[in-house]
Amino acid sequence: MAEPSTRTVERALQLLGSVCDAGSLTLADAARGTELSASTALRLLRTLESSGFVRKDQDGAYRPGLRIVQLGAQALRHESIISLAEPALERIVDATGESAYLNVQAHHGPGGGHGLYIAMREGTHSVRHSSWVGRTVPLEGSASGAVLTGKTPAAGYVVVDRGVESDVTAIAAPIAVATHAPDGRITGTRVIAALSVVAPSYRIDAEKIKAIGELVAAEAHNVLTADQQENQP
Amino acid sequence: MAEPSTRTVERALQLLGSVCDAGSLTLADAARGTELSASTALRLLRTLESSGFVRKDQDGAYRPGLRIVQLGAQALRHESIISLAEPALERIVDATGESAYLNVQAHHGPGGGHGLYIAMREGTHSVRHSSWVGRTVPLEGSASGAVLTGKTPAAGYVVVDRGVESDVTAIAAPIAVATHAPDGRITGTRVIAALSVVAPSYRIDAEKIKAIGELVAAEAHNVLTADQQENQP
DNA sequence: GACTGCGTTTCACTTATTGAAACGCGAATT
DNA sequence: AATTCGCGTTTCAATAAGTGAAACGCAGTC
Repeated sequence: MAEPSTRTVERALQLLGSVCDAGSLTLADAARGTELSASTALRLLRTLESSGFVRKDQDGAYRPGLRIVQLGAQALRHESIISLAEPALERIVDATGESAYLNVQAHHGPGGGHGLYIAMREGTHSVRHSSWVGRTVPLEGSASGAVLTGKTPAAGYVVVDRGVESDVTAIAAPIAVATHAPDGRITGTRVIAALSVVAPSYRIDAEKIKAIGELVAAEAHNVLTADQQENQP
Repeated sequence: MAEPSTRTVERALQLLGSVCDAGSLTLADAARGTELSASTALRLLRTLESSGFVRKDQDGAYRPGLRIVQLGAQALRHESIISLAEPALERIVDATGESAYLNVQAHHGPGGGHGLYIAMREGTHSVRHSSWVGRTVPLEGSASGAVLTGKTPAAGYVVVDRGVESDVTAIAAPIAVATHAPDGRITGTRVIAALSVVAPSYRIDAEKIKAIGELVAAEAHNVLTADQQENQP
């Protein structure tokens, strides 16, 4: 059973994704973007609309609907990893003044893996890196991406200077859980999230990088050690 | 054309909603909750899963997926009304110390209308009302609900003491846009959102209510007056 | 006035969805 | 141990449901 999924639903979800990615999309554009016939796209968008997942603005263009906002916010609240990591984010910002983030590996869409920001805390410097929850970054070439794909070196943290974004240096460390065999033996660890700091490159030197790296690694390690509850990536 | 929507997609979205509402749902429960046969629910959930909208945790239960988080966060960012209203929320909190919210009317689901929190700012008092973005409240019996359904009295704000929530008093005022006829004449106003303050009832008296009400009404009125751009409910 | 592109509706084709039934499994019950 | 129960899963024939080409009206544009 390779693909026992329902084509109609897949198409509708694809359409929904397109609308949310674009922010605002006309029917013809949506149809082109998903390679659907106009009539099919119209029918599916109408269904999405009647459920509140998209809406039409006064120009007739489709936009993300409030249902998406609601479900997304609900889903975020249920992510236990976020509440566990928030104190760490706060401590990191307090100690460094730089913006701190929590990333997980996003669903494997086409075009390679991506990381997803699911929590953040802005730095206190007036010049600071600023991203947002819901943003995705390629795993390839980013510090958090390296960490999420298990490429953390022995030092315990990854540094990427001017990787996917220019002028900034990212420092990331893994939050990992132990994996168990059916009989209970520990078989290894699996990275479920990355804690990272992103700072303007001009502001930090090798010494600062080392200090931040060790801090982030220590905080990342402590996120799950104190209170080991149910948590999934 | 009463309902030219696709049943399959409707069912899938319903399933998605169930999973997000419950936070965690077993296949059998999801099937029961949506009155679908187990095989159909399984097929649809698999499709949702392969698109990242839901995921299975290690117990085999379905949970909201990261795609939902991502799209929801994206959608929130595109809500221009939020960025326009945020300064107002901040000023209200600074002036009153109480939590301030921005609500819109959620998609009309079954069971009457609901309001949806799309932005908030927590108060500064140690005892304060605290809700969250994504939460819904019934329009019936709430201050913001009255405002959103156009029932704002001449005073410009609505006060509800111990309405849907006990021990708190809610004060809400409408953010409205002018509606135009095709020829450009103004035909009336339409409420697109509500600005509200929710405070513990014991802390505020008639005098304070009046002060807050006038402040909220003034701020709500100013949200769209200074900078009139594209904005839809 | 001809043309282009959009949103929309219609309709015959047939594909893709459907749900009952059956299966294996583990847990709770006898 | 044997039994029952409910869950997740697979299979499969019936047909309900989704599909897309075509045609339409409409607004701009050339």
